[in-house]
Amino acid sequence: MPIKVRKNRSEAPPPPCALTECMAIIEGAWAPNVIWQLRGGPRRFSELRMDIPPISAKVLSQRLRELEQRGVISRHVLATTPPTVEYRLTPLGSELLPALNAIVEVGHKLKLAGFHAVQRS
Amino acid sequence: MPIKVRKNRSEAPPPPCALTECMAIIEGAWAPNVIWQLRGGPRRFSELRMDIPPISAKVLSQRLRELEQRGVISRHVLATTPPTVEYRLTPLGSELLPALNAIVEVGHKLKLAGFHAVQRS
DNA sequence: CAGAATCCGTTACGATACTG
DNA sequence: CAGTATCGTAACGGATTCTG
Repeated sequence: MPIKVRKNRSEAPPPPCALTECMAIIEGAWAPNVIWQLRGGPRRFSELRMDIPPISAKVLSQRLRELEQRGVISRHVLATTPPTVEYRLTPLGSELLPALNAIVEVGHKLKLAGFHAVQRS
Repeated sequence: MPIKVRKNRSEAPPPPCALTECMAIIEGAWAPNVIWQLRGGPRRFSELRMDIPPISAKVLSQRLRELEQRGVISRHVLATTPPTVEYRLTPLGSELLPALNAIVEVGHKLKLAGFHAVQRS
């Protein structure tokens, strides 16, 4: 009979995979680093700048605001002179740590395998 | 005594974390999707185009070449008419799956938590 | 079918300078 | 200290057209 049978190929993994939700936060050169640096507890603006070597104040500020807006981190101004600002992960932000952890794990394996990041095209 | 004692803050997680190695591959709007779609077995160019809804041929082609160059996927031309090209994960590419898996997991949790991706600034 | 070529918009990021 | 403002670059991505 002329029924068009499914070919023997692997099927497309069913529906819209939930990659984007998390990637939207993780994406970019610095956002994951910021989250990662906050995993050990609160840190200040200038601390983050030194933790994440060559990040400019502008970009760090942008990412911090963005992450705060998304509810991933929270911002706390301490009444000192000069003013001090601490950032820390929110509970929602902490949910991202397993994913980052897995990414770091893979990174280690890649390094051991002699992998070196290549320029993109 | 005037010794500058370490303050009571959390320390910077020691050395250069291995985030970048993996992120370099994962990064971009489509690369993770491509890898993810290949997790079930080999797939063809046009299949990937349909799996990953609104990706343009140009970008898909770019990402595929890039991923191949990095040893994440392999390209196989089948001698059919019209020609058929299959892509599949290399062993190295499969190493990325745990990380992507973790990302998808988090994505699900975020969706359940009512999280919606927000525009970036 | 599987792409390459071209044009063009958006934006992440860097450098520098300035402020409360 | 913790940013903001401004300028400039490069890479990512979309749309369309063309080819072996």
